[in-house]
Amino acid sequence: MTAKLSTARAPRADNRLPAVLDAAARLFAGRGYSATSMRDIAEAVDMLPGSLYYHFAAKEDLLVAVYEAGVRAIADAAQAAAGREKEPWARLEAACAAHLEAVLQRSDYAQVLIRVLPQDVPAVAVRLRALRRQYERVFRELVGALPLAARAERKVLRLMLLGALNWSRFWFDPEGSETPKSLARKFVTLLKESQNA
Amino acid sequence: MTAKLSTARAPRADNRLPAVLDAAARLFAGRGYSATSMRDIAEAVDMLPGSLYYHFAAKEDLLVAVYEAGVRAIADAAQAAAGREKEPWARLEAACAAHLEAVLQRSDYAQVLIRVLPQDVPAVAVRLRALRRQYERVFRELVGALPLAARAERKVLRLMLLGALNWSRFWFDPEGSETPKSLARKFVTLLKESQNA
DNA sequence: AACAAAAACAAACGATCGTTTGGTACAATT
DNA sequence: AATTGTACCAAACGATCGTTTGTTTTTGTT
Repeated sequence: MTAKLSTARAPRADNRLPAVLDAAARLFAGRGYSATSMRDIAEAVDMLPGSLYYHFAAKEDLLVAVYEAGVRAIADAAQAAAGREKEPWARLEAACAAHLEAVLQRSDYAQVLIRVLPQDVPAVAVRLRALRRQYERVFRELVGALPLAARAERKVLRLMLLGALNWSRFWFDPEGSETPKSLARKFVTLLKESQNA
Repeated sequence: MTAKLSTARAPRADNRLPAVLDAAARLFAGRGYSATSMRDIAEAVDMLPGSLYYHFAAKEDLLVAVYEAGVRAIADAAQAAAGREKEPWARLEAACAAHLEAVLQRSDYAQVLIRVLPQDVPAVAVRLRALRRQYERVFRELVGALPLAARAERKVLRLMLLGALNWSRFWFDPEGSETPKSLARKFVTLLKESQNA
């Protein structure tokens, strides 16, 4: 798969593409997509604006690349966290904690997934939506494995949980007493107890 | 209170300010703030771009006006709906249904509250945040009146519910079988049952 | 009918936007 | 050492941005 074509060559060691992606993720997460200019990104990595077009054909493609990295970051973290637990509710809680950590603390890339909506960039909205679904699939499986009361609706439970998780970005206070872990526990506990009613 | 100053005069009957606000709300809700230009808004109401500045000193002030109308619309609807019920959980559920109806179906103004974040417009972020808190106060009171188990954390419950409500905008399908009312019932029921564990 | 305020038009300002084009320095391969 | 593609620089393109300024039309008031 990684065999290069005869006309291709290995990237140079001083390639600054990673720095460009980091800066784009940070700026997109902070200001949003439309409010971030290519000049902002170029300046952040000490480049000229036009140079960005060596790596990306358009601003939208830069966003897609950030989105892809974001999905990898958040999905891997959630999956790894869930893998350390056995019991279905514990697995879900661990994944939620990992999700919150990524979005609230660790990764600008993960933040972009929540901050920038597919409809913000019509030209690539379809691709962005597909990436989003990909990262939501982890939760679909985790919720699917829960031992729920017959009447319970898994879909509503999942969407309620994801909504709570993603919206927490707008009120979470890093200086406060609440941590991603404590928050995940409380959210999941609320839903878990509703099954014992 | 409405006594006009000697130098003031009643607005003209053909005042198009309402139309401007409607168009701005619709465009802000659909594309976001940065992606909507003053020219877009002017064209939507068949005006020249510069004419908008008779009503608003800056684009940001237009957003603030839309935000204010949005808070009124959504808070009034929620409060009126809650007023028709007696039991605390029923009051909360009614308010949630009204909130969802406003955001998902009825009002472009209400959508802007969720679509455009205070941090999107630093120049007026403080004012936008204050308006947001104003509309969240309704839920603070409704959740405060719930008969909860001693161990329960009202704040977490409230934020979880608000997160679920607001995030629903991103997956709700108007053509689907779910309605704002049915969704509100399911969300609130999940939280309510957790108190009987 | 005369006047003043309201609500627009008409036209442009400088700034910034995403992007293109042509050239250049450097690192990796041969 | 020669070569070739990589990774940028330098400079500009036209388009669009929020906004301003001066003027005109329309309406309510007297």
